[in-house]
Order: sequence, then structure tokens, then C-alpha cells
Amino acid sequence: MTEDHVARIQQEWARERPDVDVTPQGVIGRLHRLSAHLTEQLCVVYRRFGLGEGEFDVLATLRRAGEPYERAPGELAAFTMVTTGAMTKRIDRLERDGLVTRRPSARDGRGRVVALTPAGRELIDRAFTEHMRNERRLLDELSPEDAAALEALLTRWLARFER
Amino acid sequence: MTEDHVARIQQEWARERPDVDVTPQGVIGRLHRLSAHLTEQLCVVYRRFGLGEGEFDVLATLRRAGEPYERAPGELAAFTMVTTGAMTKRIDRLERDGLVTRRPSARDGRGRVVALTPAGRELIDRAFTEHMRNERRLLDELSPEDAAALEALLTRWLARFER
DNA sequence: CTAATATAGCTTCCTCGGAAGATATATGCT
DNA sequence: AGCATATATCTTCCGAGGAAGCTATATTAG
Repeated sequence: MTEDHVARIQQEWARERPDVDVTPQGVIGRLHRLSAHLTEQLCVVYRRFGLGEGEFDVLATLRRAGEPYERAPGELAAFTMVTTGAMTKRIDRLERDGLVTRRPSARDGRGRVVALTPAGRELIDRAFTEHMRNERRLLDELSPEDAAALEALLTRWLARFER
Repeated sequence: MTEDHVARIQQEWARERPDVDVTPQGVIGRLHRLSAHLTEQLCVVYRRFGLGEGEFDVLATLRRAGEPYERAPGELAAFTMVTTGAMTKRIDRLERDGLVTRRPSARDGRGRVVALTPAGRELIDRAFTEHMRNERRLLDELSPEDAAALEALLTRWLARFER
């Protein structure tokens, strides 16, 4: 009852490798598993709209940019933490499905501008509403106090990586 | 200073979609990004030993099983949260590199037994020591109090998914 | 005992993303 | 201006995992 999967792993390591301190696993291992479970649940909603996680992320990034819903591929790659090569392929799929367009940049001859189509905007608006409903459902497994405390801790740790 | 990447995303959504409550992003978005950063850092150590994340996980699971360091492929798949098809291929690679062996199960004609070789055991013992040093380094970005509080919260939330 | 079903592992095909390099354009130095 | 370097995107090739189906063995119902 009181011991979860990660606790059992730690006990096994304590028996097999008593010379190694495995307490960091208690945080990092659980964070890793929790993230996997959450991602899996989020993908259920993405799939309902015919999207993968990558495509959803791109559409959402364009949508929240505001009118006229445009970004450079490089910006999209940086925001969504993938390489530019991966971004090219995400945009390829979205373009094929008529959700975004790609045109040369007026300012920079090397650059491209990716823009939401009306269909893309309509889809991401519906999908995002559902997505946030889904995140709310998952987060409601925690009390509001726990959620607030968790957010503060994650923010502090994350700041060490993102600057 | 006080606003991070996720906070900026939330502000943009608040402007573009004031009808949607995006507060869950504050927790789930940060958890997701943090997990990505941590995984990236952990992979640096795996790579130093010629391993990917998947192979490391398999070797570690076998190692902490204790003598004689054996598991069924299906158990390994369940423990490490991948499909049995993915596990087959991980074992293929490890077998090719001489780190594990595969033999038929004596009890169940359908089953196989995957076992660490001496080379596999030696490698994972060295890699695991380094791995925990690495996790310690990453966790030390937080104060001990914060780390303990975070572990408690993650444990509570994770329990909702793993039973 | 036989037939039906369940289970374990593997195979095939597909999607996705990373790494490295190619191409075109931009920028900075002299 | 002219050349070297930096930048933005795309291309190619490869590695890893998922989904679905295959095969062999085990288990259960009748």
C-alpha cells in the first residue's frame, strides 16, 4: 500500500548496491514515470483530432502567437524543444493536411514563414479547449494546495535549466 | 526574472483564449519540460558507456534483480514501460554487444530468459555508479527541503496512475 | 482427449526524431 | 566590393519504438 514502483526499485538497489546512494531516484525516477503517464493521457486527446504530440505543439505555438498566426520554423523548433530537422517534417505533415502554409520570408531570403490556415486555426481552437479540459482532469488528482506547491517547486528547478 | 518560458506561454493563451483556463499548464507544462531537460542530461552519461536510455534501463533492471540477474522479456517490458516489440529489439542489441544472453525457459516452452553476461554486469555496475552521481548533481540544484517536498508530491500524484 | 482460447515472444511495417551535411542567403571584416 | 563566416532551412540516412499480426506453447471447457 505505502510502497510504490519506484520505492521497490530503490529497495532492490539498496540490497544489490549498498555502496551507492540511490535517493535521487525517489525524485527523478518518479518525475520520469509521471511524465510518461501524463504524456500518454494527453496524446489520447491529440489523437481524437488526428494529431500527434508534435503537430499539436506546432499548431498551438502558432495559435498563441496571435494574428496573423505566423512563426519561423526555427522559432517553432526552439519553442518545442526539437531539432530544426524534426520541425521541417512536422511542418511537412501539417502542410500536407492543409493546416498550415509555408512561404518565403520577405525580410530574410533564407527564412520561411509558417502560418495557420483557417482550417488549422479552427482545428487547434477546438483541440486546445479539449486539451485543457484533459489537463484539468489529470491535475485534479491533486488537491489545489498540492498542485500549487508542486508548481512552485517545478518552477524553481526548471529555472536552473532554462537560463 | 520572475517569468519563465511556461509563464510566457500562459500569458499568451490568456490573451488569445481568455475563455479557457490554462492554469494546469503551470504544473503539467513545467513537469514536461523539466523531464525533457533531465532525460537529456541523463543520456549524456549513458552515451559515455555506449548505451542508450533503453539499453541502460534493461541492464539496470536485470542487475537489481540480483543473482543470477535474469528476467523474462515480458517482465522487462512492463518494468520499463515499453511494448514487448520494443523490448525484443533492445535485447537484440544488447545480445549483439555481448551484454546479455537469451535462452529458452525451462518452465514455459513459450518463454525466454534474458540474463546479464559478466561483461554486462561489469558495465552496468560502472555505469550505474556514474548515473547516480549524475542524478545527485541534477537534484542538488534544489535544496534538500525542496527535494523532499517534491518527492512527496510526486509520489502522491504518481500513485493515482500506478494502481 | 480435443477444440477453443490465452499467453509469450518475435516479426513486419510504419512513424517520428536526431545527426550530419547541403544549399542559399546574410553579415562582418578588410 | 570581395571573401570568410554565420545563419536558416531542408535533405538524407539511421536508430528507436509502437501497432498489429504471426507462431509456438499452455491452459481451459466440454
